[in-house]
Amino acid sequence: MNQVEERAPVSRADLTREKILEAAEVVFARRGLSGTRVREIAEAAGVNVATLYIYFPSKKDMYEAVLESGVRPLVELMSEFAAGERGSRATELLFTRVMQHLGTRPYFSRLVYLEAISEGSHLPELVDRWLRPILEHALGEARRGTTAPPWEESLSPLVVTSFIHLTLGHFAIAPLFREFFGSDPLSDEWITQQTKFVATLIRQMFPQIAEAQQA
Amino acid sequence: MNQVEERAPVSRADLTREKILEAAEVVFARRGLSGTRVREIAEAAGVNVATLYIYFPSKKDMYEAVLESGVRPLVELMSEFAAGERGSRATELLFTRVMQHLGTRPYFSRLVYLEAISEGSHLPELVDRWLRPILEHALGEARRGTTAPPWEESLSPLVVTSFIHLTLGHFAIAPLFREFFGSDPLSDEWITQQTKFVATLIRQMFPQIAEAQQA
Amino acid sequence: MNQVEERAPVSRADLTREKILEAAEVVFARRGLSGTRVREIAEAAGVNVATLYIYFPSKKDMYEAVLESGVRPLVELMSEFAAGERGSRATELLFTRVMQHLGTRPYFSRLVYLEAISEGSHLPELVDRWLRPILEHALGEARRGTTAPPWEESLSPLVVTSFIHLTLGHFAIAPLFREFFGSDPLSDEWITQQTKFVATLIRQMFPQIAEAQQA
Amino acid sequence: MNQVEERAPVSRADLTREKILEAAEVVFARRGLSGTRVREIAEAAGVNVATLYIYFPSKKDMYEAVLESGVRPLVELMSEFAAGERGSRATELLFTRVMQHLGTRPYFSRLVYLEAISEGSHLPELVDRWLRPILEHALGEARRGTTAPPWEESLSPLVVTSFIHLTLGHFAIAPLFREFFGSDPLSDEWITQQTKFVATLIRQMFPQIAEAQQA
DNA sequence: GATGAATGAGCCTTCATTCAT
DNA sequence: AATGAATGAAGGCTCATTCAT
Repeated sequence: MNQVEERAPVSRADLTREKILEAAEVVFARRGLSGTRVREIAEAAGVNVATLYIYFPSKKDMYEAVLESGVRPLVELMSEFAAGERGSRATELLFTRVMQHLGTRPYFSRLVYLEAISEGSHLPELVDRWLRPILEHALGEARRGTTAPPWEESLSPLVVTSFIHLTLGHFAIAPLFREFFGSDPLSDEWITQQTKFVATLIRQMFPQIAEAQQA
Repeated sequence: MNQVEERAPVSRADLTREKILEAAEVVFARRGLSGTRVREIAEAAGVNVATLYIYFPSKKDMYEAVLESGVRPLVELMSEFAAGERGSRATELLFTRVMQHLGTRPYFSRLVYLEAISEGSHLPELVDRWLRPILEHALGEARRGTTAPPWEESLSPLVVTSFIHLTLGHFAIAPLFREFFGSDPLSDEWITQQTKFVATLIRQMFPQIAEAQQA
Repeated sequence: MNQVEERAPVSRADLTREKILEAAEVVFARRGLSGTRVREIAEAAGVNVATLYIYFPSKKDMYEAVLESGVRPLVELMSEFAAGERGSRATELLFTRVMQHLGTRPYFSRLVYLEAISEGSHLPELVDRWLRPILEHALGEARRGTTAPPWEESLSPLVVTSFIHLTLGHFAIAPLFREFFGSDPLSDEWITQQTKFVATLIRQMFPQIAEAQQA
Repeated sequence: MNQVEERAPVSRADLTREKILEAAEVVFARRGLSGTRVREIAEAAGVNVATLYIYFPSKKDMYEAVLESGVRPLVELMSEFAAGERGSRATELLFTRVMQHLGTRPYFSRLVYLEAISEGSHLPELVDRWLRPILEHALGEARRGTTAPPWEESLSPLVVTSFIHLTLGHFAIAPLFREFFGSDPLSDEWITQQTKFVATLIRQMFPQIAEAQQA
């Protein structure tokens, strides 16, 4: 139980720090590290620029704190599932939960994509601490579920990349889709549909089990 | 034959301009418009900073010229197909050619993604001049190939977004995949495989025709 | 009594702003708007260049603030006299006060002359807000003092221009006179003498009154 | 006779050089040395910027050539009179000729004033080579014309400065007068009137002679 | 003789960061 | 805890100047 942590006395300083982190996430997600002006963050957070430096030693540290605050819940989510039961059901649920979480923090996905596009220095950490574990877990499940691999081994990258596209990618380039369709990719309906689509794909990766379920 | 055009007198100025455009594409694709320093472009192009301003009035104009030089060949590609024959074959070929082109200009995909992520002001133009035409062309084809739509109408966005992910997305976040797999998403093999995957999806969108081909 | 106004809280920012304005006046008066380097102003004011931009949005705004701070007291001086008594005495006093003021702000005269020579965009405002009112006031007085105009109407421009030369011009090209005579045109003695000369001219413009005084 | 000089074969280079000098005079007269951009001169002269550097080693040299070309004819004018007859007539004629010349080269007056206002490094030369000789000549004449000085010795600076104001000043701040009166101080009528005014003042400096003339 | 093309230095302005209050 | 005020370094852009053609 982490109730104690959550109930911890929320000081004024903690609130300010949180306010800054949230504002920074939004701004960094649009302009990246080098493109972001600290003044924008301060304005978005409603504090003086100097205040930022009370809580973070530099813009870069602020950026890293934002990344950390985005990765941590996902890593924790992963941990829960690592210890739990297995199978397509569990994998499906994992991805559903990931999608839900990403939906509440859409700017995090953009940060990851920005790191990818700019070949940022934090990309390796993001991949190793979060993306690789979560996807290898799922792939491992899929392989365990059948004697033969559920797809030709050579297709593996295709599967992995597709999942990344459909989850992270959906939130990262949401503005493009919004421009294209005129409707909001971050709406509950769209996220639900997108989640179902991912679930469908997962079920197709577990043929036997899926069949068993249908029976 | 456009030999005459290609044989057009290539002045020293034209060469420099081209050199700058190519360097600018690479740098902008990493840092975006606001994150890019003109000095980086100059260094990448091997010219003095002042020289940039002989050819482009401002950094922004340089950026727009880069976008334009990336969109134009794709629009032209689209035009060719708009007038040609139809069917899954043609659509497949169109996407194959698009993939090939994107593969030779991988930085353009990143520029588009950066515009999307940063909700850049050029996103609408990119969508309207290029993305929408090409995808609506394909969708139109798919709808023509069968009395009933090949998928529930409500899925349409899912199909469109998936194609964008699998084509543009592949090149845009190639660094992430390179980090993940340790191999190069821009290699011929990988691009070929990715292209085949897209082709498979297209064929699945044209059930009757696909069946007829199998017969 | 305007002690209250003068006792207004003088913040550190106000002091810095004033320091910058004074330095800017001196530098602008030597090089004009386009010839002045902001670094010169910063050095003259003893502050960092960036500090200038905390108080003024741009070099041009700084320049306009300098002009304004130079014109305002002269306009106020004019206002006092506009409401007061008339006659050669009053006019003489007005010019005496103007000379005194110009003597304490010799750089302002140069600014006006620079605007004139460079046909600057602020020249019309300077003429309309200050020069024209003050000179038309004096001319009006002179015309009122006698039934016949004190000089042929056609000479009016000659009178006006002469007064400008003898007042503004004296301070504007003081460096030339200093070079010529080796003594300082801004010294009290010289200013006094110059003022007396102007007064003499004014008295000659009010013949009757002048005669009456002699009587 | 300097006919030979004037008839010297006018090469294309000479024409270009002259074209540049004239353009430079106009531009320098508005912005001064530091405020002037060589590109402006090139454009005004209708030549390429590089061409300027064929004729002048640097912007500063160009500036000095302009000053020289403005001073030389005035020095020559002075030389003629130094050897000629004396008296108020001659002095009057000298000033008339100077006024005429300044009227044909109004930009030169502005250059001198700019040098004065900016305390430029060429001011001493301008004063010593031209202004001082011409004015001391006139003063010397005036003193010779009478046993007692025509004015109290202490007024001398006042007389000198007044003449400078009325001659150079008239052309230098012509834009201000144009703004004030809406008519052109460089028109023949105005220059004529201004010249007459100077002549009147000169006559008042030579009381005996003037009286003799009236007789 | 003239110019298109290029550049190092410098300019105006803004940035990230610090410090006294 | 927070901010107003200040600054060194850097950013975009322009300048005077050079050189190959």
